Amino acid sequence: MWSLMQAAHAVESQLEDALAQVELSGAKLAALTQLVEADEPVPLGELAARCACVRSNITQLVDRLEADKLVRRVDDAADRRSLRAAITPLGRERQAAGAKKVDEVRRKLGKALGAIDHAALKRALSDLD
Amino acid sequence: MWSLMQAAHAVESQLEDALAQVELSGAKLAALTQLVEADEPVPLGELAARCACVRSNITQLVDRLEADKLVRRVDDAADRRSLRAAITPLGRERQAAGAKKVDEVRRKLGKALGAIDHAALKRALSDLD
DNA sequence: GCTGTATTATTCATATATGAACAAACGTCG
DNA sequence: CGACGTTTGTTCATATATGAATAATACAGC
Repeated sequence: MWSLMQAAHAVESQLEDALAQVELSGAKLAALTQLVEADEPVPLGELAARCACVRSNITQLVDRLEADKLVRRVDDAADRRSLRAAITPLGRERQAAGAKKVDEVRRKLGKALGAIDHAALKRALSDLD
Repeated sequence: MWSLMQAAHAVESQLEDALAQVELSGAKLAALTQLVEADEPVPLGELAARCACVRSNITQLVDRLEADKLVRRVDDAADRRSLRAAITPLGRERQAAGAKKVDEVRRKLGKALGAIDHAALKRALSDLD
């Protein structure tokens, strides 16, 4: 159990370090990636759901992404309560750069992580939920 | 890689939930456990090192532990710069309760996690550092 | 059309974590 | 002894996360 957690934290550190090189964090890249995949402005609540976190977290994350000029808040025509997060061109670039960094880490760690039974992990995961 | 991280987060959630039942968090239990193991007041910097985190984090954590009456700051006779974290009787009780909860989770998850190759994880871990 | 309920995002308080800047105290070397 | 560099803990700014409370808007049912 402890090995599992330590290994995961070590991997996370590597990811954060790699992403820092392109001025991103895991949280920011995750949100940007959702927006790229959606390919249209996403309501903040929806974004929270896709990022598996609470709304207030997305409020703050989008604040920071907006300050970074990677995302814009746009009004929703159909529902005046709702705001949508729209990715900017710079946001797309940054997401691509981040995804590349993540892929590099994945390759770099592939060997070390290769010996871990992927199926066992997935089974454990489904048992845990 | 993603399975590894998801599994680890799921385990962490279970731990945090179990610890919440005895009004503890992972961070608090970790610090208390260090103090119990040391069996004497520990300088805050030393505690930071043993908890593998930075000093300012321990400052805040000890603030909260002190508010919970689980720990006291005591002056160091030999070095007037230094403060030591001393565990209280209540702190010892709480640590024991927390450790028990953790053990229950360990047992409960033992089965699901059993299929994961422990040696492979440790090898991966040493490759990563 | 109103009323009550639900949903949306935000704000606030809190917990955890990092790192930079700081004051106080320590130790060393000349 | 005293100046200087080091160490100790704290403070501050920041990032991430949660959950409760709030305001504005939407919508269902009467």
